[in-house]
Amino acid sequence: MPSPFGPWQVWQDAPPFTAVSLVETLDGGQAFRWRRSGDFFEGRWGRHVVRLRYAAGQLGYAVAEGSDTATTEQALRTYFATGTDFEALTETLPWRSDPVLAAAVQHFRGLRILRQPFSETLFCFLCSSTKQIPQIKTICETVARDLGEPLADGSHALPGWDALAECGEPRLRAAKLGYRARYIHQTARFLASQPGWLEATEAAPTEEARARLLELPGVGRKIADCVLLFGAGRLEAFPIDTWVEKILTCAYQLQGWKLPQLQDFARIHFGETAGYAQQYLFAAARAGVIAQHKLD
DNA sequence: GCACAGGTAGATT
DNA sequence: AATCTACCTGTG
Repeated sequence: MPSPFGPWQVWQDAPPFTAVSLVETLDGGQAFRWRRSGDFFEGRWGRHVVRLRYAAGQLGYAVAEGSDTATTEQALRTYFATGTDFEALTETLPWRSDPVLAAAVQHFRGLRILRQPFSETLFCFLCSSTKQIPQIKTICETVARDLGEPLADGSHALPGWDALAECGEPRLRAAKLGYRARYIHQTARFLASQPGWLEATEAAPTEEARARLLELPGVGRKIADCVLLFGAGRLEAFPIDTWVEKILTCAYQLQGWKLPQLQDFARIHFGETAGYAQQYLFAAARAGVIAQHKLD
């Protein structure tokens, strides 16, 4: 059986990744449908299937046979937010006066915030509570295989909210979603009853969009901010999970601060693109770049 | 067997 | 308004 993928092509004008920051961007918890396979990554979003590899200092890509190359290339540019200059944004972060952030920036230079489909980002992060990244990926694959439309290479897209609204909670439970199945079912029913609600939310100013997301069952502040950051390009959104909370309280000496206070600190200290700083810190904490003893 | 994992919502103080 | 606790399930 021939490879269902076309030839490797050089991605001219690719974002300035390093090998490290490419891996962290694709597989560091922003997105859950990339998997490493040999010397390349294979990923899916919307109806796109793409392979990416870092070779000889250049980024290469290959698209599935039967999918339109020009369409996929445009989707790549959107997905990687090539219109955003993350190198310039890094310079605006306060790393010169912040040794914790400086260590993270040095290790993960080139890290990007993806611009994923809003609807899929909501689904993935509704699956994410108290789950580790490999488990979230497994759930997404199971749900896609069970409920999603077939793609060019025979794999499956994630189901849309219309399909999720139709399928019923037991079917979601079967996909190992556990208590998250009820949240997804209820959210799907809500979205089905409110045509255009998701699109209006994506288009709304950040504070209003966050307030709307918080109306959804199973969406609290952390998940809302993940959806805004990774699915709507709102770089000011600063998701605080257990890792980031630990970094802030321990490495920034903010013991005793509550979540709302930490949100204020992040906005004031990191500024307009605090969410980008968050991703550097999150990556560094997981990688152990921020000394573990400082995080206890 | 049992604690714990990139949370949230509802109950209880 | 702050602080518990239940909620599913895979992993160590």
